[in-house]
Amino acid sequence: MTTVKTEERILQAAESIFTLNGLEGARMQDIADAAGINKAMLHYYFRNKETLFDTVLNSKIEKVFGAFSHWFEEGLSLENRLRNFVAREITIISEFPILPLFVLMEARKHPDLISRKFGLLPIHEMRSKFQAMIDSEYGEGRMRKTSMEEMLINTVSLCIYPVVAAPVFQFILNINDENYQDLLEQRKTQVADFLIRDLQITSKVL
Amino acid sequence: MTTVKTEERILQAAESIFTLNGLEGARMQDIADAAGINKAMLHYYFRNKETLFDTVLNSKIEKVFGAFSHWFEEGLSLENRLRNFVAREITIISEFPILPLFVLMEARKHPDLISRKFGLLPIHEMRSKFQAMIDSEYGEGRMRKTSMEEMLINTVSLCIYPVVAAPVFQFILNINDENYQDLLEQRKTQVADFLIRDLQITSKVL
DNA sequence: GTCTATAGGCGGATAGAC
DNA sequence: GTCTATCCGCCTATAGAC
Repeated sequence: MTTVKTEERILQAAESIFTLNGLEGARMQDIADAAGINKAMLHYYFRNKETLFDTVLNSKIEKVFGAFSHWFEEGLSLENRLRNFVAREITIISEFPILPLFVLMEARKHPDLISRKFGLLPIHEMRSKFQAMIDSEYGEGRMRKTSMEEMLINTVSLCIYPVVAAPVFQFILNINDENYQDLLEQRKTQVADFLIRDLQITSKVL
Repeated sequence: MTTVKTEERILQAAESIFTLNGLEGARMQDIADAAGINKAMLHYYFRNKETLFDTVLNSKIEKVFGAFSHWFEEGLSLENRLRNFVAREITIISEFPILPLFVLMEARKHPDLISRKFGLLPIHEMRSKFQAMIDSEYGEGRMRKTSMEEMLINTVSLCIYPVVAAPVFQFILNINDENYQDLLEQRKTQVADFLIRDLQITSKVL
């Protein structure tokens, strides 16, 4: 049997259709067509549309947050951990540029989505470790004083938005696909440089 | 007659409902309720749902793009023009945070949407003026050397993404709605400070 | 201009044969 | 497990009275 299992084909089709159209925008018929089956089969494998949607979403979210582990990698300076995070985040989002849009769009309609989906992740632990890291680096004079909120929001925004908003930036700046890919590649160091400069991050005591 | 014109009430209601639910998620009945009228009136003033949405969308796009005029306001230093742009952009996106998400989502389904919606705007003129501004400020020693691409992408990303990704940032950072509003308010100066520092913008010759 | 009532169809879900 | 046929509720849109 060379054919992929039906359930797997459904999930791949659903991922494609949901990421393109969102929850309400997606049609079960379109998912069935993309999977090469009929609507009834979707309900046979997954109770209803919402169940299918949830399954797809759950399979994607952990990966994006996995990049945060870079912040706490042992044996590296903050500068290098930040460089690794920025490069990895830009890479991951470039592979699934629609995912943030998809999650944020659905989160506006269903406010409990974020806590449902992210609630299982060790967010609280991540926050504590991040704050401890900032306190430590500042305490030892290797970074200026800053807040976790400002540092995280700025860093993540500079990584993610230029990727997801590529079509608009390309139009405004008149940059073709290939050149914008190069620009994003350069941003992996540019953004890190930008943040390191601003936060006065150094491996030595100030 | 103290009541606001019906058409205006519809547009305000539509903006509110579309902001929460997007195009497919919004219900005409909910818009009618919010406007204090019935569904039939929506179709009397606007042919159909799509027309209503387009009307709301177009007015918002013009507004967002209008913020760019701050960059070229005469009689102000670059520092103040940048401060005005950042504050205005954050304010506008806060009023309609689903706009960037919707435009970017739709751009995937209909690749020509960007040029359809933005094509009428004087993008080319804006680009020329922006480049001329950078050349001038750098030439007169009031800013470090930088590229238009980096400057615009960083500035816009730092303004827009923290607003559209609010649900995720709030969850990760454990910030309630009210406090996140305060945070965004503070960012109007924080982001400007950040950029001014980085670009070494000054009103005097370096 | 504003309403009530209803058409019309789309789309999620199910029944039931094979 | 997979299909066809069908149900039925929801939601956009319209007809028509006032």
